Amino acid sequence: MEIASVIVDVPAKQTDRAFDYLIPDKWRDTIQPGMRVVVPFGPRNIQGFVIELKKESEVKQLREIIEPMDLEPILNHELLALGNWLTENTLCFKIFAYQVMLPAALKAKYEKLVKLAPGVEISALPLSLHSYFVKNGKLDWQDALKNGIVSLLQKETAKGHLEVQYIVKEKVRKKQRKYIRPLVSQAVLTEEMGKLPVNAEKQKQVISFFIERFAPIEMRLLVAELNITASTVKALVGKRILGEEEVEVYRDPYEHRSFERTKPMPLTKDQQTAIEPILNAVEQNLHEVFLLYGVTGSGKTEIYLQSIQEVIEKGQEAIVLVPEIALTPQMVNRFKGRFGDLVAVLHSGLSAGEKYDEWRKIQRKEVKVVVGARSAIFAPFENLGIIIIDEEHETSYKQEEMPRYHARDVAIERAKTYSCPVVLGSATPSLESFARAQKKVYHLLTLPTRMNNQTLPPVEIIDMREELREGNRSMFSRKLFDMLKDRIEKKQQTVLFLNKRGHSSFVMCRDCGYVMNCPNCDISLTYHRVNEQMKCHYCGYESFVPKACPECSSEHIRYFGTGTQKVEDELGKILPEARVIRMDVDTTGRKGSHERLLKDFQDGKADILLGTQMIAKGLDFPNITLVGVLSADTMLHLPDFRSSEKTFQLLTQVSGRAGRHQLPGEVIIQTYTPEHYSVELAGTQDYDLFYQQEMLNRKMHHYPPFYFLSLITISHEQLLAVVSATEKIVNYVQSRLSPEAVVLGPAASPIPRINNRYRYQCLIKYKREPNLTTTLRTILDQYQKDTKSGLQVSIDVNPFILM
DNA sequence: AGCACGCCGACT
DNA sequence: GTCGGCGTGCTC
Repeated sequence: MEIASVIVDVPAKQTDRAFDYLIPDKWRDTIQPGMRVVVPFGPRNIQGFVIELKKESEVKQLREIIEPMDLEPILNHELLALGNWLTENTLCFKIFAYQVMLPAALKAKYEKLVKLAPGVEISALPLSLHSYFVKNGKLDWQDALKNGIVSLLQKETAKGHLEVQYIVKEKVRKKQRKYIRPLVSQAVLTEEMGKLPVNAEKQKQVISFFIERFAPIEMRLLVAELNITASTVKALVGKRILGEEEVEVYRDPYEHRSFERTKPMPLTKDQQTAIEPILNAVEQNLHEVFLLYGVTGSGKTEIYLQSIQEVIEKGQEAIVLVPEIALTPQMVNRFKGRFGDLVAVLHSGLSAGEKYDEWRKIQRKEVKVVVGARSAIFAPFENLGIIIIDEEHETSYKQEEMPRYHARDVAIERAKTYSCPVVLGSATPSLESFARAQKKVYHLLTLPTRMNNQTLPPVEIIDMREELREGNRSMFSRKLFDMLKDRIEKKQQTVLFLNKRGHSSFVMCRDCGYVMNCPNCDISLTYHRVNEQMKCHYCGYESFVPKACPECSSEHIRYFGTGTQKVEDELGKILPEARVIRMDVDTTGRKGSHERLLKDFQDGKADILLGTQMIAKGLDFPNITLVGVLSADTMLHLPDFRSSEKTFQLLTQVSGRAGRHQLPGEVIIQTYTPEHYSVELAGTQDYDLFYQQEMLNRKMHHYPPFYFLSLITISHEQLLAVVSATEKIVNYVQSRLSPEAVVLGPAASPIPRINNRYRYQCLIKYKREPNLTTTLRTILDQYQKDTKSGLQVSIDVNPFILM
């Protein structure tokens, strides 16, 4: 095997295939499929993934691999195959499929520089260039561009005085710590100490330290301990009395934390019934998908933990997926508490280096369990025994950039390979999953009651239109206000939830109704209070807030969209005695602040926790007896067929935060549309009825789970070009599919223009279309090939956002 | 995606 | 005649 097929790190249609390279003799036994390599590609050097080895190639003039970037494959056989599967199913470039499986730290960094050719003196260059090369004979290309000397450099390169160098680098280095250890025996140490000059006080100190404590020690500890500098130690190293060595260490994000070990808890009867089929599948290595449907507080996590216990005892591994916002310290504690050092955690709060280190623990099989957000589904385990997806209905499991995969689909694909079970857990399952459970595609397991048999808290729905009619113009209903006061008096805690999503704060003129729009995108600008600016979330356009309306010069400018900050201000006015903790992107930006704010709330340092999405999940504090939802319907009117489902899920989720312990809880939901079934049924916490209602809706409008969706979005600078291209695509799709399929379009996207590009779309609804993937592939091939038409086509199979 | 190559207009 | 503008096509 002397030839390697390589997928190169160039995300483009034309390079989306394997390129063959000769393996130099010295690497012939080293290079294997799944390794990253540096290869020459045109004039540059870039990173690539070896996907297979072979004896022959159709290409005659092969170039040689420059060097391997790994000592061992970082993608095993299964993951390489999974990459192919991803490519085919999400229609993405191969390179994206492989990159998504690895921590960002392993993505290549490229450097281009110019240096003196070997044997060439700096005097050979024109005088004006000397200053750039005096330092080390090298010049970064970026600096050359800045100084406008590129053409000069090119001339010298042509003459052979200079050469261009392309370097492939790793983004993050492995963390190394320097250790110092004695190289000679204690007796020799004593002897050497005597030989030292009288004034070498510090060196003597170091030697006597090692005589006393004859063991390696980390350099920084040694330096701190003896109050010396590294140079003292260096001197002894130079005399070969001491030796230094670099030891690779992990950045441990949980280094200074101890976890209280927990034991398996006795299961309730319901839990017992639910866990049995899972354990059975684990024992017998059966691939089966379970839908664990259990109300909030019914003890799903204990079922996960005990199933994993079984898997570990069998010598296998487990992946647990949790939505990013639910990956709270509380959640991590439960897993670390039960399995200790066998757990790796992967979430966005970690630095790139920390993520890389957690990932390496998995790869080296030092851990048995991974708890993480979406991308943790690619954890490089090789003996998977179970995959658990908590809060299965969460939309964050779908990635919205390439590769546009859904973690649930990847989980099932991997579980098939390993012949192991998948457990999908939720109190409010997605309609898709529940429908599959009804059709016996998934195995339904139910936990109908909360543990300790607490009842779900009573929910009251307040009609805010009524409040308005009766003269209450504040954002708090009278009832909620009274109850807030009551809880403060009783020294109990309240969670106030504000759903801001889809309701950006925009600025409108109250006289003429003028709304500030982005000049490049057909979307209103969002008001940012921090620097008093208007920003476009799609292209980054910024402008100042106008003092007067640009249209009618009126000064009655109003800020719409209630933000958490505004609620906090209002609370300060009407309930000045209340201590409030606000949690949103602004207050939790810094590392660890999320955790700290929750800790403060838990310790009773505040009466009210006010926040967005991020407080809807996982909060479990005994003193919370009131949950208030300020406006339930902010996302009900979005152009999204899932908006009812999302509203119901969110309201149910939030309600579950109250009264989880001894004290009974209450929930207040404020809304402008109390008659909507998703609000009403969230009030009675009746998932089954909601499911039936929503299924009727979906059936009527040909939406999932009755139909699959695929969305093609086409964009171009000219409106006419997009419309005609979309028309062509719609016709083509229609001609290739069965009459059963519904092909909608051309229609303008919900955001009809982004960054001065018009956007049109074609939505396909279908049940079974074996031709569809090839059809979509053909379209992509067609349009990605010719870049000169200026048309951009992107395809989302099973889209979650129709924009 | 880069980058070279190549073909045209504006200069020393 | 040469420099440098950007359109076209290739990268094992």
